[in-house]
Amino acid sequence: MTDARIARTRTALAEALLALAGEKDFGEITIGEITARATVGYATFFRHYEDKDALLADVADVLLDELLEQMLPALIAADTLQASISLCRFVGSRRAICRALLAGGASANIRSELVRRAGARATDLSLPHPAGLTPDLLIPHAVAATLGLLAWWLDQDRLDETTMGAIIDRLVIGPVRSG
Amino acid sequence: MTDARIARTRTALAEALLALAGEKDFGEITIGEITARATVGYATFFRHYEDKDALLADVADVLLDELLEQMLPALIAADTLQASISLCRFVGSRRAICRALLAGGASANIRSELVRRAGARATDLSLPHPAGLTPDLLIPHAVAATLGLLAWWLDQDRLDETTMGAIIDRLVIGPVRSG
Amino acid sequence: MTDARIARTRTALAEALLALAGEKDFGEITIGEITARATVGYATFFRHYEDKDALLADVADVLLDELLEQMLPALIAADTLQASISLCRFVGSRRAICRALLAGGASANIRSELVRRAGARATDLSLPHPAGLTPDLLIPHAVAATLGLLAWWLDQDRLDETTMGAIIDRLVIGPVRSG
Amino acid sequence: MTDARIARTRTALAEALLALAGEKDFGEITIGEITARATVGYATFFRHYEDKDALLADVADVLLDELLEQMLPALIAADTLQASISLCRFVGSRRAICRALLAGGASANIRSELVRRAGARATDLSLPHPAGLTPDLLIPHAVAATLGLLAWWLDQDRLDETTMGAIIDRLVIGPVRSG
DNA sequence: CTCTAATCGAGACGGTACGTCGCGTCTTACG
DNA sequence: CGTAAGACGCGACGTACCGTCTCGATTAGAG
Repeated sequence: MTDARIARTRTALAEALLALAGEKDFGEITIGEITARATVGYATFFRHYEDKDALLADVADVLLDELLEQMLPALIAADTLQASISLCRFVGSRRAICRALLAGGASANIRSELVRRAGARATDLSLPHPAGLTPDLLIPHAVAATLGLLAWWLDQDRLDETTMGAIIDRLVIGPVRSG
Repeated sequence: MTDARIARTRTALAEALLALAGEKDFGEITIGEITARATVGYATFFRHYEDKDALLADVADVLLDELLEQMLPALIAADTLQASISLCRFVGSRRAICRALLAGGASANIRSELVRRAGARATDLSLPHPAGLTPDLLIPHAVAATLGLLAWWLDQDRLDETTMGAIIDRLVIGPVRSG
Repeated sequence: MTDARIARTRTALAEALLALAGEKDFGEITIGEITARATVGYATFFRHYEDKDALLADVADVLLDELLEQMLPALIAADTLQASISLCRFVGSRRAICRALLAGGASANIRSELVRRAGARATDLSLPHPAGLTPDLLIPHAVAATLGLLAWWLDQDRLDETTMGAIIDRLVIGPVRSG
Repeated sequence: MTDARIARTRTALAEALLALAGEKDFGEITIGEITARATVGYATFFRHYEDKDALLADVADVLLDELLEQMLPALIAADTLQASISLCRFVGSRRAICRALLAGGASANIRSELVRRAGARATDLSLPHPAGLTPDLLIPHAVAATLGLLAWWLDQDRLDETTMGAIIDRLVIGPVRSG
């Protein structure tokens, strides 16, 4: 597991996938394309990942957890505006990879995965919610809508992080929190 | 052109697709499966549609336009709450097909198509928006978020149309309109 | 089954296999090579045959049965010499295909198959055999040894059919029959 | 060259091959299977042998020479019957390995190799042969037919060595020698 | 009510990508 | 510091679908 070759191969595959995800739809990316760009044998891919999604999951795994760590506070923190801006700063600091994952061809998969993870942690945090709006509705909505706005932002690259944070807070977080 | 056989075949294909879309992911549906369930020859599919997406587009085309007609008013009407409830009533009256299209395996395709159409009509309507929030951000957000909530609603089948309309108005429309 | 395309494809595959079997060892022949030479799609091969051996079996099937019809009489006929010469004439009249099958790279497979078929028919014919020499020994021996000599003959192409028939009769059939 | 470890590894590989050859076809035996059964590292195989056939050759090398030493006399000795019986005694005394090599999955390779070696020594011995029956025909025939009978014998395990020797002498050696 | 042309079912076909397996080489971590 | 363990490139395999194509066998709808 600590073999240097393994790390090298996986890194190459991950970078190839990210590069391709920025060019075309995730579903249209071929494993052959990935291995070719990574200058790795075709069969080698399957020695590391079961399929394309597994590679994507591996690529996104850490980032998604970090992203979740940034998003959840926005929903429970006292100062939601600051939390939203902080989220945008985090995303902005990893613009390249976030763009590939959230706005690229794999965005649908990434988003649903993040929604899934958020749902899994929904029980942990006690989100104060007004009557009728249950967490199983609010959490997916907040996550999905936030990701949608972030994807738009990363694609546009026009607004600064503070402005974008304010928009997210106003369009998504605020309404969700307004008890 | 008005050959009865053609209409019969297309209807059979459309129903087969809807049925399958309720069972599995759109991407996993095979043209062979569609034709088999429609009891139609395999090659016959291609006499009517170029590929799977073309059939989906045909199936959704009318509904999507109607849906758009229902959604846009909510964004510009004076009484947004009534418009939202009206939208939910419309969706509820076509629960089966809306569920298949919005919450089923083809939802990703359907949603992006609807966002695209809404964007194309964004110039038509003069949405009053506060400074900084341009229509090219608000429209996609409003449409995507609304569809997300509707999909959740159709899946849950717990809330009535009035309640759901209120939620949409509160979480999406209201914030978008609040000047 | 009576589709003209099917017959054309199978013929093409059979001829390609025969051509290749004359050039290299059967085990080294690739299905890709066969389909390439037959100008047939790779996957098409598997629509007709489970694997290489199935194609070989199909190619050899009729010939093997005919060959068996020629060999068995030699073992039971009164005039074994004439029967042996007749066998050589038959083989000589189909020199090309017999050479490919018996002396080519697939010979091992073909021989064992023919021995198998002969064994299956051993019960049918009541071969008069001396005590101790049971048919389950004599038949495989006679068939295998005869095929060995025929393969040598086809490779050499020096002796005429009458001479070769005499040799087979003397080295194999005679000893087997001498009760 | 006389490293004890080397000898141990080669012995292990040889025994593993023999064991496997008794179970399945030689062509279906995997190098990975051999090394696994020999409890030897996969790459270690290639430090000793170029490929599977090389190992087989090494395993069979000595035995094949001994076998040849036993067979050739039968063809030139005065008392062919005694020589044949002697051959069977030799084979019977090494029943296990001979069974694996001659009747097992590698039999085709072994037989052709033995025929090859016999042919190489055909010039050495001056086989008295009747006109028309040249040694380049008689030797391969005699060797191949004898091996065929031996394989059958080893598989059946019914007849004693004397009886079997008589059969070989009668069906193969006698006819070959009969001037 | 027929005739003619469009539509249909059936399914073979070439092709592309998949995921697997085994070979033989080459690297690496470990004893 | 040598060796087992095993990662790797390669190439063949066999499978699944796609989209194209040809074949007859219906079956509409115009005359």
